[in-house]
Amino acid sequence: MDRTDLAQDGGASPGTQAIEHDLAVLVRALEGLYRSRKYPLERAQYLLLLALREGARPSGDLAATLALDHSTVTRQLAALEKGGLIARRPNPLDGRSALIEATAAGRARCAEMQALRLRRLEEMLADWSEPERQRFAADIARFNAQVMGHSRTAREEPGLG
Amino acid sequence: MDRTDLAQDGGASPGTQAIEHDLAVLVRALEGLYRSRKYPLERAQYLLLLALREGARPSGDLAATLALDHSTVTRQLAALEKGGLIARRPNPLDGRSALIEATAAGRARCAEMQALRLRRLEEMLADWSEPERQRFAADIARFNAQVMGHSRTAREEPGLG
DNA sequence: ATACACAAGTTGTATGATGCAAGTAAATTG
DNA sequence: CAATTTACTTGCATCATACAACTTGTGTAT
Repeated sequence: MDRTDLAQDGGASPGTQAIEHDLAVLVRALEGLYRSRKYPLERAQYLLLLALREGARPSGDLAATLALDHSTVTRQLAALEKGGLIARRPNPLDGRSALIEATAAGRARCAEMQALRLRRLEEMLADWSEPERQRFAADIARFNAQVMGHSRTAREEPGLG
Repeated sequence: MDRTDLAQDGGASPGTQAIEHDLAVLVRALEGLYRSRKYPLERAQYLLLLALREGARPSGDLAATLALDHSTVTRQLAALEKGGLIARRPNPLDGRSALIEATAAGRARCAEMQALRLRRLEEMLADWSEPERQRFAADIARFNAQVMGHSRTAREEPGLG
């Protein structure tokens, strides 16, 4: 509201500025909320299992999909494997990599986790109408695409010179 | 799309389910993007300095505002103080706490950080119209309020029995 | 085939952020 | 003034992550 001595907007539109601030706070708060302790799965591992619902794939794929360093994926997969939630199958096309797939236990755990998260989210969205939710979801997905395009964690300029 | 063998929706609406998934990925991606390395300020410290733009206040206040454990705030403030970005002033009303305020250097650093983030965000939102941005910002703020209401990190049921 | 460059994955190491539990010090209350 | 509560700090453990160096398999060029 009072923007008298602030000169840092660098030409950003009011909408952008509002997003910047609120999103920063939101991300922080969601980090804390999603922090396991009481959840049956680590956050990072949940995301990996979600990605594996699409089918078996090599770990490098997962790293690219989630904009994570490959080494991070390696470690998370090791943890998942120790817990019996994923399995590795030799890749017939490339002996260097293995195909990662979720086990039945892994799929079950992922579903359990998702159910818990959905229940909580449902509470938080209690007074949102369904169209409002869908619109918000669409905006998030749209924004997501842009963010992923900016991530470049394990990939340099994929065709954007 | 194909939801044949998935039974984990627990009654959540389609909108909620879409939000659940995309938001999880988004939060993860933004974490990585906001990870400093190339930024002049740690993410947590940036949030603290932002909160201090409202004026000087005790650290407990900051913890509540950001849904952080008080000990986390203590440490981040120590780091900020070492860098000369905040200062402590005795609290005339309570000798146990001090009033935390941003120094001129702190305000400058915060502004610099914000400018960088805004520039990047502006790129990502390049093809969003201003009304679209504002609508997204409003949704984020609305959702934010709900999330904060669910955080309860350092505060038990503030009047919600 | 042999050697060399490249790609996929793993391990060593460092950093950041965080919470919980236990401690200290000031304020409040009986 | 003793007991309790409140604000903050410190010790410790954990999670998540990246970057750099290394290992091993692929593919290609000679």
